[in-house]
Amino acid sequence: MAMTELITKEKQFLASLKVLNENFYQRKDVVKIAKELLGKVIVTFFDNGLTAVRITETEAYNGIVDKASHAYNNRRTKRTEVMYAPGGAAYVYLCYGIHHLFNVVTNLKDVPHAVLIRAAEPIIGIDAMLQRTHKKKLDNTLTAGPGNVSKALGIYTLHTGIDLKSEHFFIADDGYKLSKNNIIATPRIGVDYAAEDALLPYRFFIKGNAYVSGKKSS
DNA sequence: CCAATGATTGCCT
DNA sequence: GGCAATCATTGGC
Repeated sequence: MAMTELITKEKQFLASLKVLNENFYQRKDVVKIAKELLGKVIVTFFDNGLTAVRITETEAYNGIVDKASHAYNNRRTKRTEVMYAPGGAAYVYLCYGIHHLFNVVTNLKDVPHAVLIRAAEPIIGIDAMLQRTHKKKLDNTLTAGPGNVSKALGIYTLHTGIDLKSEHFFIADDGYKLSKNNIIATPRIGVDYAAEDALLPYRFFIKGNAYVSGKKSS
């Protein structure tokens, strides 16, 4: 699909975006970055066409001191190696043998911080997302939950390591503003194994948004 | 409504 | 061999 095939609305939307760069990703406070990613836009432009979503839920993973992190205790494997890259790369891994989970690598090289994208709100390319997920109609399950976000956007483990300023895969600011009292913080999901670190309030979501995984509160 | 379960691969012990 | 940053389905209330 070429740019010339995009309808006017899509072109105008793309023109309104400011792609996030290393000044955003390579800061030291991964918790702050996780909060600031709420409301930002993920764009993918793969074979099924242009798709864009607004991030509604994230989780921060605080590197080598965080027992919930894949990089806890400086663990390096083929899978986790990309977490040690400079901030701004994609970390995509397979969870439970089935789901592709998309994370944003943050901080400087050799500091393995990451933010998991847990849910988002569809903006552009609903049809392409329905096609990828084999769903019939739009509802809040299309992009709620990290596995579903990746599936709707066409993100797979083969995209791990990609620069999130790429032409076909990037995160941007479209000017959407979110006030602090519209952000809810809770403990992270599915990390009970992480002992005391499982209690840290490192999960963030937009208050009242329908596109959030698990329990909501308002 | 909610809890239990199967799917299925990478990485650990 | 066992478990994991999950999801859809099933079966019980």
